Amino acid sequence: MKCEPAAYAIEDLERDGRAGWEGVRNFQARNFLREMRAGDLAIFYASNADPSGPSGVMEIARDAYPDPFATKKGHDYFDPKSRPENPIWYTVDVAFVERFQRVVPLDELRATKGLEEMVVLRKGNRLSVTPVTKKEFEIVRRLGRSRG
DNA sequence: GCCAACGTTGGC
DNA sequence: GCCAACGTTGGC
Repeated sequence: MKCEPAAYAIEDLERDGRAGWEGVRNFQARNFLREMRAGDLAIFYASNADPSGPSGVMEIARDAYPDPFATKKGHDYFDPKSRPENPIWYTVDVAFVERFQRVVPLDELRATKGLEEMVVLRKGNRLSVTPVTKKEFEIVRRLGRSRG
């Protein structure tokens, strides 16, 4: 799950403990988000960062639910096409689990065996939410826990 | 700041 | 339904 550190970083989540992941406004990302259930684990990916890459682990703290900001007129995330009785956009709550020793750089991920198919590494990928296999998750977490 | 790779919008 | 124009994302 991507977020720009300038907006919200793993350090912020570590401080807050829990946060809402609202504002996803892309249908494909929405579909992945909507499948999430409490207890699932996710990787916090720092995008547009120096370097960009996985920065920690979080746990989904609540099953996916309609994004409340989508129906809040005047809000940045407001979407007039979304109605309370027929919501278009979904969100989840996330809880802090761990902060990596470092942000794992993309070139290192690309050079790591077992991550060849990882969706977030695919060329041209711009989705802010992408699926991760259990194996990929374990590999990324191991890299994040190492000092590189 | 540049630019590739998208997704969205709207005219037709 | 096509497609050009436009806006956004995000690595570099």
